[in-house]
Amino acid sequence: MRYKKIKNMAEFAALIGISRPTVSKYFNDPDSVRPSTRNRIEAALQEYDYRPNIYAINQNRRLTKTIGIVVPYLADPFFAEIARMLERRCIAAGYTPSLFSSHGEPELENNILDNLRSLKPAGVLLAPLGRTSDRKHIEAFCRNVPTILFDSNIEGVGAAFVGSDNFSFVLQTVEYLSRTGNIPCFFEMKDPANPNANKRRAAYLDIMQRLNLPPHVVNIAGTGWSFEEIGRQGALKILRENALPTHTVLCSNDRLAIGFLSACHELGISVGREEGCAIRVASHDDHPYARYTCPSLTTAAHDYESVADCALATLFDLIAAGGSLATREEPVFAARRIMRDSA
Amino acid sequence: MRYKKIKNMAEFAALIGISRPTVSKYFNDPDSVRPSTRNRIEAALQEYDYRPNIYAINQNRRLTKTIGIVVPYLADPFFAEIARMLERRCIAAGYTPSLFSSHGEPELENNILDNLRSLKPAGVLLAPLGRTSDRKHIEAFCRNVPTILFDSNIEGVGAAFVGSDNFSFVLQTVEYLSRTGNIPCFFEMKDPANPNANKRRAAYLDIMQRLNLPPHVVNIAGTGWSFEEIGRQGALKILRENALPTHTVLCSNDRLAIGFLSACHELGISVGREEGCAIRVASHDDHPYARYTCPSLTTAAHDYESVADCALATLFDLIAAGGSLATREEPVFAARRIMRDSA
DNA sequence: ATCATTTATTTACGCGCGTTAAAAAAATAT
DNA sequence: ATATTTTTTTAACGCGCGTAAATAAATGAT
Repeated sequence: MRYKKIKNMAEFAALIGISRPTVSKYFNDPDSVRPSTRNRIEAALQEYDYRPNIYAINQNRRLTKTIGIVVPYLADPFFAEIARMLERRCIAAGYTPSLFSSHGEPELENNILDNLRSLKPAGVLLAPLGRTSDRKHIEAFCRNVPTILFDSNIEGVGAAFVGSDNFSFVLQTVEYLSRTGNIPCFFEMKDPANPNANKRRAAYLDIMQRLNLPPHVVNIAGTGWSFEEIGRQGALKILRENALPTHTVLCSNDRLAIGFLSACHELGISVGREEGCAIRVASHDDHPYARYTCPSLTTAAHDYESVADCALATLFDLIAAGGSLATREEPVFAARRIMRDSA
Repeated sequence: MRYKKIKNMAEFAALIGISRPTVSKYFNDPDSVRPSTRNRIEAALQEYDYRPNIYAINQNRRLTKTIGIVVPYLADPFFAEIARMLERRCIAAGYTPSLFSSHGEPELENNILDNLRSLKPAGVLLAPLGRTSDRKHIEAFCRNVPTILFDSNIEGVGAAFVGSDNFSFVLQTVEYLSRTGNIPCFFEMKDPANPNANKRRAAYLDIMQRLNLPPHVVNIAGTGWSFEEIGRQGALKILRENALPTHTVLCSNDRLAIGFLSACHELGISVGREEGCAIRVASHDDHPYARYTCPSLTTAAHDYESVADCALATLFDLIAAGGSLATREEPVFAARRIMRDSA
């Protein structure tokens, strides 16, 4: 590595005596230049510290190698984990991922999309906020940028939706719980922001009806993204009032369940599927921390891998197809039941 | 909002009959144009959907309004949380944050820094991987971009370091634990990637010596970032072998402690500071999930707010000073002891 | 050595914007 | 109405790169 620092491609090209367009061609596709010139360029790359400016490239290329990833709340380990998978796959496929979190705020989501338009990404993977999203804004964005929605669907928006089959999640847990003991009540937030939550409640009601069992929905108060605390407070209230309709609790998601278990421990209520335990708690998502609750959480796992693979495969198809797909598919993946100790 | 979509600033300027440089001036500082023209521009902004391309702006402005944030592992809720705070503060200060995760890999860290150089950010907040970081590469980056290190220090690299006072963390916990019961042994990974881990062990040894107590360090195997699982496996092994030197365990960090508590529950070992509990477990960090373990985790909390505030204040100073500070300060913030139920 | 073919160079323009200097216009002061 | 100050316009260049067309050079086949 020599000391001279190179500002731009022209300087680099001049330094090694190759024309800038040829060097540009090399960076676009190393195989598009003659092996001998390729070697010369790569030898120079070892000597000098030069890398093309990716944002200048994005500004000019018709098709960039950048992929935008937007999640509603990155401090939620569930989204952190899926984002991590998506990023790694992008990198493996030769793309540069750019990750954004809406931090639960619609205005931020809008801002992020506006900025993403400037980035001219080849495509975008968007997990929208859901109910609070600015539908029109997202629609307008999707008209201009090839976008795949994931995790949370907005009907008709984006070229496709890839997610999990909420019905399958609830079917797995309700079926198991009602088969092995007490029938489950459904524990959730009163006004869930996430469309998945609504689908899960609907699935619960539907499945209970099919099984000819009386449904019990327990709605707790709270807004925002602090689901553990909301779950804990809700559970404390319900448990203290002895208002739990059955001794088996099915939480809408693992984060609420984490709060629920914490409340149970606080009140000295034993949780588990063993004899002598006061209640059973199960849930949905297989959150990264579900393994480490006490007792460990019986839940229904997202097929993270398949969702990530499918979302990216669909996005690559979409990019290859020039930005629009024949039909708007909505593939969803079934849950896998995770038997642990809480139910 | 009219239908006509505007491609660039020239088009927008032409549409409203104002010259492009004036419009550019407006976007740079709305107060720098006459109120009447400002009104005209803002009225047009309501009508038409135009936003300047932020990446084109970054390419041209000497001082951009972008701040890069790099963390070693975003799927760790600790980093997710601090990143969230930093992002929010950037936005509040009128900057556009750009967040990146190294995913625990040095090559990725290097790549991210290379890309960040293209972005021409006003400044960068970097939490390096630590021991595995490519020092030379980071040094070279810091020579070109105003950078503040946080969380994990690399001696002499970057314009400043802002972090937590590891000694204070351990002092709080060791002092409390040894005062109220059994003396604590120190539970950690054999080869921790994080420099904080080494500082904490050193602090433990130092403090135990000062207190005239025999130190016990328990090293467990494992590499990577799955600290909970590493902690759990390590704890299972130690506990089954009955090899715990004392009945009070001080974990190097909360994620290990989460694993430890999970192992205890699995083995039916009661944890807590109450009479009759077999062992006590305490830790450091006040991880977002420390509140929800069973029992809830006694720990020493980062002053997240102060670290975030100070890191950004220092960065703004650095930017205002044109990229270099007189001396390389290393402010660190003391821990706050969080009394919960595990110890 | 000659011709056809592949690859590289030259030249020039475009992307969307910042920035500057000189000229023109508008606002304010007298 | 005129002089002065402030703001805007015009024109032109720069950022770091993609891309296209015409030309030149290198390669390969004969």
